[in-house]
Amino acid sequence: MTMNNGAGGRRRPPTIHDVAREAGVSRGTVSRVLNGGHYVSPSAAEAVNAAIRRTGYVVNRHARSLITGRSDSVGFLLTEPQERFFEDPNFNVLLRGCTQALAAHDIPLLLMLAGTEDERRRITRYITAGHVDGVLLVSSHSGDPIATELREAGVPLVACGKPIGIGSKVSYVAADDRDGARDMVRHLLAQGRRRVGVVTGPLDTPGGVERLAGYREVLAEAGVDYDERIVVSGDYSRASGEAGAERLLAQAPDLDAVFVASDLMAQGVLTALHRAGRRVPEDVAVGGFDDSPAATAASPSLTTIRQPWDRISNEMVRVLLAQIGGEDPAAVILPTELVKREST
Amino acid sequence: MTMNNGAGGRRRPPTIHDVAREAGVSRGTVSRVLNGGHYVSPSAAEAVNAAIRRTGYVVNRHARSLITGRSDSVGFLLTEPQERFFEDPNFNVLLRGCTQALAAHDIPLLLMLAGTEDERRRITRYITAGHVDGVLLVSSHSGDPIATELREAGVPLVACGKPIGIGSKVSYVAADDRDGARDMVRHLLAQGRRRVGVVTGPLDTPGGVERLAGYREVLAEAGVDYDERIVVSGDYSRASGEAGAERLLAQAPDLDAVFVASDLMAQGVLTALHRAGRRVPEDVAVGGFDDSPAATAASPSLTTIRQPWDRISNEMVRVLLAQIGGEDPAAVILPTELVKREST
DNA sequence: CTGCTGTCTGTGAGCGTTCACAGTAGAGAA
DNA sequence: TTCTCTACTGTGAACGCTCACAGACAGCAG
Repeated sequence: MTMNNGAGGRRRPPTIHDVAREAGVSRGTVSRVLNGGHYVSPSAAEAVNAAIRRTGYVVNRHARSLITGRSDSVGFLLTEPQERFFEDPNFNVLLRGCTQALAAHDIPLLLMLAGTEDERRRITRYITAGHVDGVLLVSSHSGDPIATELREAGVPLVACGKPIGIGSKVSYVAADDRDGARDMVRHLLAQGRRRVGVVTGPLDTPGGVERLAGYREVLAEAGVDYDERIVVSGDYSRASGEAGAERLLAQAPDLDAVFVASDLMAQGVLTALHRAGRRVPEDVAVGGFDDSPAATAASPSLTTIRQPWDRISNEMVRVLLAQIGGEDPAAVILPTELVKREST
Repeated sequence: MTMNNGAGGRRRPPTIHDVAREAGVSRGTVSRVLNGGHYVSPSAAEAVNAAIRRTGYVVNRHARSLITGRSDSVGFLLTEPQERFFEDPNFNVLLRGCTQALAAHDIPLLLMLAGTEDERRRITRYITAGHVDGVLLVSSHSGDPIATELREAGVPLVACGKPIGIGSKVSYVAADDRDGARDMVRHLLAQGRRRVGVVTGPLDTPGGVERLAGYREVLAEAGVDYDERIVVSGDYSRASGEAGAERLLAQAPDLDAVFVASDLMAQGVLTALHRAGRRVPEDVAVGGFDDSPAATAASPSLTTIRQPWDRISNEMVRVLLAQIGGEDPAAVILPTELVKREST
């Protein structure tokens, strides 16, 4: 492969015109080869491909976008407050999965952080101006104004986790939180635990609501009365798990298990239990949620619910591209899996 | 602010032409206002700005890029093997910092992952075709072919951490690894420790080499002979820290301190020490590096060296933009800080 | 009056691509 | 033959913007 620009300075890159001349055909034919190769004779296609190889031609996406009106890029929009982004390993897995799934379609991912009101406004403008074809939205908190704005502007949008409080017609991909919670609580009961507390996520997030719902369903199934003294809420942070466990222990010293709505919070719970002199799992069993690196890092390692992050990111990209292609919004719910470790 | 396209479908956005008509001036004048406002009368500028507000105009970057030859976007390129990306919290902080620093200049960040050879080739093409104006490179391993390729293609490039084995003329921003290591080892000696082992990073990374060098310098200063039985290498992963500590204990049971080249590895070291029945810090003091979330998450919490990630990301962006603007490559080295916690 | 600055403004051209259209050639049917 | 159909190819015209240029007008000097 001989690039026509030697090492060193940045020469002007070859255009479709150069390729056409090199291949002895017209711009149109080259363009057709570039876009699927329909209505092109095999010999012409061959010549064009050879010319592309020889010249090192790469399509100028700006020129293409200018006329097609599409940017062939998508945004990955994060509206969480900053700390969560750092703390939560799930974001990383998701981000990486989406980047790779998009790369397979040759679509670059633009990372966008909208933490402040100001950033939110700028980014909304940027997106609605058509600089991306669609948006992968990571923001589970309800009432997020940006989701509504984008939806109303007709921007293809896929959320991670079921958005609360937004009209239906917005696509989302989520793990089956409720079912995962059910599995975990059933598992705890099957171990002979009878006094199972819970540390939920924020109740304005689907993960907060659904996992609590699963917990209540299984207890009801088992004929255990719902006792709100052993239900506390956290914000998915480690510190909030620690605080939550302390409240639980104070309100119900006879606790013999805790279902925690995230691994990070579960780490905090372990710390608090340790400080209170309770052994895990002998005295108190602890079940987490996410199967993040925190789960194996914890000691004892955490029994948890695995969220299928790789599938989630793949599905998000698939649904988004379908929507960009004109299909209707869709909701995808993926199964979770119980992972047994030392803490139960 | 009245957008001329109501909620619902995606109407065609206003062009510079619409703004010109609305303001009663020519395209040229609008363009001048958009690009700094030189040679524009105050009244014309006022009219244009009002028209922009009224129409909700946002510049079409594709059209602009087509003619300027610049994309007004930069790539954030990750060439680490995938696991590190997950495990290492530093990447997140860096990614976030760079995204924000760029956003302040209204420049979007394109996230690029080049884990496999295939991805590497595709991304190199994409970049050298001019689809980004510059690249923020995160890949500390030496001999990374992509850095050399990009440099030779004349693409503005700033690495995070000093690249080893590449000709000089590549910009980088790094924490002062050697000095940080010196601080930590001095701190350990000041605590009365006499037998200080070390778990280094990979010795083909600057962090691996420099931190070890700092360790050796301080020991030499203190008149302690270098003993290679208490020097082991890890790969920055938690597991490698655990394995490293086990080797250290086997080779030198009289160890009373360990300097570990990353917090994550230090977590592993803590695990191994705990299993071996050594108390931290009573029997063995442990010093980490990074001041990542892992440092506070560990128990006991880790004394560590803080890397100024916020400043690093800011500097990377600043140096990159300067280079895009035509300035010469530059190297920036930033000071670290010793953070004392429970482990020493 | 002419000529020279300097500031400000409008206009045509063109960036590299796709799209619509017109046109060619060859195969098969009438 | 002639007409139609299909497969293929080339050509202008956009897309929305910036840039270079030319022109207008004012102020001031000669």
